[in-house]
Amino acid sequence: MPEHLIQHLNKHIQLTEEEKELIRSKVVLKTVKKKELLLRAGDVCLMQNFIAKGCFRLFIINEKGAEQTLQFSIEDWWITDYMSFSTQKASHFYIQAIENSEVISISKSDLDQLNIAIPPLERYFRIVLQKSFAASQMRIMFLFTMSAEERYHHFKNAQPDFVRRVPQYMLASYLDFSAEFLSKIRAGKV
Amino acid sequence: MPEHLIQHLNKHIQLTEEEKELIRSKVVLKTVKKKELLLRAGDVCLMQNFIAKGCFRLFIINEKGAEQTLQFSIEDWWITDYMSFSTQKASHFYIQAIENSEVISISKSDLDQLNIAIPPLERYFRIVLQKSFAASQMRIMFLFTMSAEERYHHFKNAQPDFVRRVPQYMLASYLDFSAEFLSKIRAGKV
DNA sequence: GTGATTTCTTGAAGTAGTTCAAGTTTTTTT
DNA sequence: AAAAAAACTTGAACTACTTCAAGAAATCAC
Repeated sequence: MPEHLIQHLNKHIQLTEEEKELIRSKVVLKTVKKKELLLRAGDVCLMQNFIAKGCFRLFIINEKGAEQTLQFSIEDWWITDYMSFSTQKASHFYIQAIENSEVISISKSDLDQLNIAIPPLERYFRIVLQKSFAASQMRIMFLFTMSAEERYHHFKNAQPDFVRRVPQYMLASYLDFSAEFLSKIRAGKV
Repeated sequence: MPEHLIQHLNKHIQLTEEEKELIRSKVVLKTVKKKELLLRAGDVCLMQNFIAKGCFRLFIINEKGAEQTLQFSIEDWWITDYMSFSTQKASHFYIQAIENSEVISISKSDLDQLNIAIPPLERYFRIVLQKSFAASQMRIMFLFTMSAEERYHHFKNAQPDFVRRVPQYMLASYLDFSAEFLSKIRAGKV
């Protein structure tokens, strides 16, 4: 139901009943089964996706055929390839459900209209993106300054939910080391 | 002069004369000499900074005392620690001029007021941050999928200006390898 | 509840990059 | 134009992590 998104927005901005109705008229609801893809490399990222329920990851397949996870996202967060979404060019990435999930999606043209019609909505996205970019800067800092083992322990503390919900081999690739090495870290064999 | 910022904004959004005047009344101009700091770790990032002239970097000093550059920025871009700026908590980062530079700065409270008073300005920042976050996602992808040598050649192609204007040891740390290794890559000794 | 699939573990061998130390070149300052 | 400071280079020794291969454990599907 779009109400999940409306309620989420209501926590951050004030919306009139007409504005809510306008948003409801533009969103698309999807049920996505575990392992299903919301986006595949080569396709254009047509939709910005809000996760109403479940868990997703954004990953790339490198030239050796190995998957590298760049981002995890759970309920009340957005997951989209912003590069492909804003330029409407082919994406490098895959977006995949890690659990059975429900998403609320909006196309670029609809979102552009909504942002112009509802300035507080544009404000909401400005703030979300500011936080996302800040988090991304911090992530690069952690990648640069911590060893593999430090990154694992730091992430486990900071995001225990993800560690619970996500297979270890995906977590290892997100932290930029091999699945085997994570296994050894956890066993204390390093 | 604040006109540099106004002209830049004018390329992206339409502003009335009163809106321009409002912006002019809030900005602070600074001349920053090469090597001078705009922000140091432990301080709160009070200002969002637009570079009217020159070149900056954002870096961290790790626990071994080594500097790691996380970001470069030149004319017509912004450089700020968004995490510290939005939370108004102590920063982990330093922001330093790489050349003699001129910046146009706005405090958080002034920027909040401007964003509310001028919806197109908030739109401009939403788009800037969307691009920044997208670029940051791509950067993590490059860090994950390319070797040190590939990262160097890719960056040299994509951003030749930076390679010209920035000392090699800063570039090496931005690409996440040692200055010595970059020297060997350039000499073809690897 | 059994078979099939997916995920996790372990050790041994290998390597992409680091660190250190000393010298050289380039740029800046006066 | 000289002196000082900053930036770059080189080789040798080292190490944090990868890769491979094979087996064990957990989870899923019917």
